[in-house]
Amino acid sequence: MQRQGYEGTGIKLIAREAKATLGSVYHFFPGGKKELALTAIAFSEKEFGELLSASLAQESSPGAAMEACARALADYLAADGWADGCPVTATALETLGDDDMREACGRAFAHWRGIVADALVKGGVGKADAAELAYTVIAALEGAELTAQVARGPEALHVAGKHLARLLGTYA
Amino acid sequence: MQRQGYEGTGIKLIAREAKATLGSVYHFFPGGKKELALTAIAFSEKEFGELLSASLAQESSPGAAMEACARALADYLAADGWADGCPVTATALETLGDDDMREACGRAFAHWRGIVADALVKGGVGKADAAELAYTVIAALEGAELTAQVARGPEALHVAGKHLARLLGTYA
DNA sequence: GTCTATACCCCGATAGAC
DNA sequence: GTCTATCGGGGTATAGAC
Repeated sequence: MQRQGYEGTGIKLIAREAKATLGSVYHFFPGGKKELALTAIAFSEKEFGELLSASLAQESSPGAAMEACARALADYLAADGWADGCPVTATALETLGDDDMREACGRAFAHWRGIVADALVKGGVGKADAAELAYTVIAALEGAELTAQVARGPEALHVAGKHLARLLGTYA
Repeated sequence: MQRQGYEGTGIKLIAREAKATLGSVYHFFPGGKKELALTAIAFSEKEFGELLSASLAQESSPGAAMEACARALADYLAADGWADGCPVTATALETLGDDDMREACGRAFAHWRGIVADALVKGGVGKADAAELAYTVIAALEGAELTAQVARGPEALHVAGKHLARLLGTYA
């Protein structure tokens, strides 16, 4: 799904790729394609949340952490030829009409923003400013990842990291 | 396509919505769905380019122009219940495997970045910095638009405009 | 639990009458 | 140019043997 989106990815294809049979897939995901997608979104929410937390814990400032995150994303995307992106972004725009899917994507974004906002508050930024900055940090990373995939190059992510660090620097 | 993405939008549905018959659609778009999508992307490239240019011409600074753009996007999205977003973003992630589609989306993004970069240079920013800032401006607007659609609220776009103005202000 | 076969539907695309 | 009918294929989901 992170490669072709929600509608473009068939369950038969997923089963083949996972070396499972179609019957097994429906045995473990009785809710069908939608349940599979919701599971994938929840998994991605956790996975990228951990990258965010790890970067924020390792680096000396939130700004430096966002630069590190952007670089990590660029390296990850480059490794498979810029094909596998963020499954939340990829599915979100196709499923805006489905409340369950839209809310799951919204929860993932909100979770990531919460991690960033908490780190900013710990770094001395006011609560209201931190919440606002978290919106822009996550949105810019998502947009830059999309741009990097379309261009098949890391530049958009690298400059996004740099500019986010600069922006956060004006608040500390 | 800006509502459900590329794969989720059938040609039959498009024909019905346009009060045309399937035969007419294929008469005017012999290349089928792909040609239709490429036409839609080119149209969107022009349309949003004009919004960018108009904002940059009217406002007193590039930063103020980006705030105006973000507000205009939020108003546009709110008008139809946050359903119709950017067709380039919506199709890009589904069609990364098709070079023609990927390059068309890349051209749209590059065109928009060029408009922003030119305005920044005219405002006194160095060429290299302007090109980099344009990446972040367009990526942040795309990401914020996606976030706003998922949340069904304008906040992500409003704060993106504010932060972009602040970021650009540190370069002028 | 795992598998095959299949029901049922809608997809993109085309053919050919008018 | 406009329309209807249809083709071939793939989609999701289910039934039922093992």
